[in-house]
Amino acid sequence: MATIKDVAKYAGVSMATASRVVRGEDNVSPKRKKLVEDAIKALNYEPNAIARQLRQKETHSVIVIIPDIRNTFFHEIIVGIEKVAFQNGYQVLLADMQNDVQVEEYYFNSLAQRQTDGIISLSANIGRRLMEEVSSRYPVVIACQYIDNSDLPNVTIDNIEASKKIMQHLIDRGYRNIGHLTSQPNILLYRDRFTGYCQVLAENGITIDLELVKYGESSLESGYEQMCALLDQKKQVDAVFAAGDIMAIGAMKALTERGIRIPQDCAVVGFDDIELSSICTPPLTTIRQPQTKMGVMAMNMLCDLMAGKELANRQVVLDYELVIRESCGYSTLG
Amino acid sequence: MATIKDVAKYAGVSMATASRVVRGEDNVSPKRKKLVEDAIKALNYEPNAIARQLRQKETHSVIVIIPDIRNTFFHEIIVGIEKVAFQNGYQVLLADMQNDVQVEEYYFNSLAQRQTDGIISLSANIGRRLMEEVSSRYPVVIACQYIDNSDLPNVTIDNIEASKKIMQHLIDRGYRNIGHLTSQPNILLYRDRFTGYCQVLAENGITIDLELVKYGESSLESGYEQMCALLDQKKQVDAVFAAGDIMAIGAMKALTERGIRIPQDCAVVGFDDIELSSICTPPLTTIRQPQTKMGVMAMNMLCDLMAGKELANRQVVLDYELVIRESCGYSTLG
DNA sequence: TTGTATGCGTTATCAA
DNA sequence: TTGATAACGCATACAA
Repeated sequence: MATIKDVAKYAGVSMATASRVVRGEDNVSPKRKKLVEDAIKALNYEPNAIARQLRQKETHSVIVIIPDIRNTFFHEIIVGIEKVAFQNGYQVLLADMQNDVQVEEYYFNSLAQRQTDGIISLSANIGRRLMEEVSSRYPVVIACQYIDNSDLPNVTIDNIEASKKIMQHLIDRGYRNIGHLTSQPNILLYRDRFTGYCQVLAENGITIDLELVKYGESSLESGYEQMCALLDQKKQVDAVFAAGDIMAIGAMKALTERGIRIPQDCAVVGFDDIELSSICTPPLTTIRQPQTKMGVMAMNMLCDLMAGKELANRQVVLDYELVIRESCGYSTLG
Repeated sequence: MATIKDVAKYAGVSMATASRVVRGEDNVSPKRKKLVEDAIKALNYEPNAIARQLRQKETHSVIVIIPDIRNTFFHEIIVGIEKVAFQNGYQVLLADMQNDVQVEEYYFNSLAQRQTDGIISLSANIGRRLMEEVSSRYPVVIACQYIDNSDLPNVTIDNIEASKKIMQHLIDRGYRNIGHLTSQPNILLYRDRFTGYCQVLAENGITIDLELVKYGESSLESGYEQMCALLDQKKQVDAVFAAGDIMAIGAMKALTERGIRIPQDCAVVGFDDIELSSICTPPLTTIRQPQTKMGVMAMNMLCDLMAGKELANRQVVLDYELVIRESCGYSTLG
């Protein structure tokens, strides 16, 4: 591997001059510039990014921590992040947690170890204290997720309000025995959606039956299993609110397999509005999160933090939208 | 930021001793070991990974280049890669190409720049010469994709044989006017599947009608658009072979929207067997690729290359499987 | 077992 | 405009 030293020697100039040419500085005479450029070509020189990063103390790269690469909900967020990152000269590397908290901690270490200039985490499962400790020293932004009573920089929607909205929609359509499929209750996101579920039931004078609430993880398979568990109870269920579209679609599979018609026998609503939700049969009523915008905002905030700026607004709350499709029975009941 | 120098000074030992403790070497007296450990805690020391990498000339990380993070087909491959990588002490970073070739070239540069020890590319769109040039100097493995007449290390299935198998299945069911939805013809993968399509038609004495072949990209939306274009021609089409499940599902959406029943009016088959394909309505007949195994094999090969070993077999061809579901009419015709 | 000193490849500082 | 040299933080060859 040719180094800049080799280039300098070949061109008959100093390392400093060679470096200036490599970096595109303009205070080099045309003559020497040419010499160096020729040397670079002749030796097939490529600057060593690691050495450069050590010297400059910047990697121009950020890591995005993704809870589960298989959940399409995250994909558009990533696209938003990538767009802004590219404009600002940052490389985006994705780290897949595979729903394993240890992996999240591991990648957070890349900050302290100077492998990365910043982190956007689409998860918030590592301990609050650790998260705040890291955040106090390095640029970190949380997106989608958030931590209770913490002023960590984050961008999200109001999950309680959003789930109240979709739950009230079900109530308005006449559904009363509504099940809830969700993921780990220690994740605030899911707790909030569950809170919305409970509040709407209470506000409408419906007793909350915890046997209608099933816990699993955010995946197709888990949604399928939760729905099966719900049905096996033989309790009456005429609608289901899944805390994520991916679980909702898994649930729809379980219903269809058992010959239970959606929405006539049981309505299904989800949360997120992933691409698939408009394709599946029947199309899914859900809450649309502004995924791309979320990514864009998060990366903008991270850029500010990495530039050492103070954030004007550390807690960004974006708008959501109730998307009504056929899975909740709008065509039959509305 | 505390450095190892600070740790050494604080502990009253040499840098070398401090470094030994940090790296867990055993030739340090218990007394000094304790001193250093205390210093590490007191100073909150974290080794600088970049400096370490510069010194050791290894990053212990690999990059996986993904054509499009949104295509779920790649996800299980990634899981396979991650599993083997983890076992071998490698960090996996994902680079999303967003179907943009320039991004692929950009990440290939990370090898020459020593930011990465190896690359697994799930794409093969950059020029053949560049790919071979890079591969001759650095550890590179291609998975899923491959390049014609090249002995680049890669792991894949026999796409021609597989698409012949699924096409023959359609023929056997009595379909004659079969459309084909595919992606860019410059990608060998899609050319092979197209080749299989043509061969089966020819073998069965059916004239190939190029107007029944539509080109787009590998996405839901594109599958939808291709199918619309196909239907708008008003030619008779009683079956469609999509060169990827994601396109097949987009096509199914177009058919459903127009009230064309699947498979009674038009059968649909795909390729890949993504998770969704068993969920959609009707479930999709397709070719199952051994995705996890593909990832495992690819990472194993990359590990060998990174260790400087010669590969016993540079061209690994894995088995595929025809998965028959309802979208091709097995229940009505079979 | 311990410490000294050098180099990894680059950029930045300073003087010329 | 140019070049000599130090420094980034670490690991290691070598000497003690």
